[in-house]
Amino acid sequence: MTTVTARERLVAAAVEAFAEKGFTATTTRDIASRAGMSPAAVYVHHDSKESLLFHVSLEGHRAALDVMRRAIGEGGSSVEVLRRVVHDFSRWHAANSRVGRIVQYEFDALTPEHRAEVATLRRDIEHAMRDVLQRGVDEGELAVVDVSGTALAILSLSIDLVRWYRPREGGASAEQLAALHADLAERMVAVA
Amino acid sequence: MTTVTARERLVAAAVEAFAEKGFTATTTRDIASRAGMSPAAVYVHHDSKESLLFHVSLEGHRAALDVMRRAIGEGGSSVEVLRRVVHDFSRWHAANSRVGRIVQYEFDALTPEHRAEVATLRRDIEHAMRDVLQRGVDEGELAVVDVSGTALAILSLSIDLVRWYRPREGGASAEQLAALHADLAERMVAVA
DNA sequence: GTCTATAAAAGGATAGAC
DNA sequence: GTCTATCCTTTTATAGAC
Repeated sequence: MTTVTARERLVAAAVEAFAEKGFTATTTRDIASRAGMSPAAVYVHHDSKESLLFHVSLEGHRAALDVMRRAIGEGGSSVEVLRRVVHDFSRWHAANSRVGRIVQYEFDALTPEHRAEVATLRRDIEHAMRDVLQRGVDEGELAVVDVSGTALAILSLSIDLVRWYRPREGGASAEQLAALHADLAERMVAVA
Repeated sequence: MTTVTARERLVAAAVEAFAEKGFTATTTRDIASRAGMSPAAVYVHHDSKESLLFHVSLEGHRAALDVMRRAIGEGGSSVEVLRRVVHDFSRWHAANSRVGRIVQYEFDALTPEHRAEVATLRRDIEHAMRDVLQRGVDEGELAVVDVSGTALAILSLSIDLVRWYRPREGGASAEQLAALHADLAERMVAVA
């Protein structure tokens, strides 16, 4: 029996609201109401609306990077690693599309200090994807002319779904989307 | 010698501000100031901040759809058409990334009526991309298992660059990005 | 069509009781 | 830690002169 603290309800309410309406359009009253507390109670747990965003954004970036690193860590051939990375990264964004939208679209709403902290995680994610491709090229298993550009393109494929994907009856599941993306990414870089 | 009307200055100022700070975070004072006029003057030309957004969003969607339709209209083999569509669509988003950001990220800020009108153009864009792939499959020139899913994936590739692309010294040009995307899209769907 | 001035409302954050 | 009440600022939009 898990206990849900007010703090956790607050973060969950913020994720809902920020993902649905955007950071600026979300009011502290809205967050408080979704969490079942008064507007004033919000400030017991967080200094400001932005600090709540920072918490969500930082944890979201960490989770995304973690998914990618685990996928790489499991090893295998370059093609296998690429497929697993794209599969798991896409699936995470589909299954966590609300946090994903906040991570991707509210970066500029962070304070300069918080933005800088999150930016290092973003660089790590891009670096990890480049490394996957470069290893494949070095081993002769992947054919990639522009490693940096292709890494960004594959990240776009996995990330952009937060813009439009909503889990729904009869639609594609996160797993189906992930499988499709793994196939498409492999075809983008496989040796002829 | 082209005359720039106050109306045009206003739209240009709105594009700048909305792309930079987002619709909700942009104040009418900010738009007015960028256009070199008083806050009150804004309302001579537009009923509300949202109607300005609608104007920008509608014209942006129309321009994007137009680019895609022209690329298709020039004809050629299925592969040639696909390459041209992806190339031109990506290049348009890179060259017009500010309008592109507004088009993609401020859809939910529109009123229900305006949102419905813009939504028809979005459906047209997705439909056009599916048709390009389906024609290639029918002619045996493209190998696509999931036409709908792959169409969305290729659109993601072309669109997501508005999230991160900024023209800068030494970086990739819009043309280089477009060429890369055309190559990657072709590989995603080319027959083995 | 543009200005100054301002109305009317909303929003981030805090005070102080419990 | 949570509440009610409220301060203070910002913001959209309008009134009315020129």
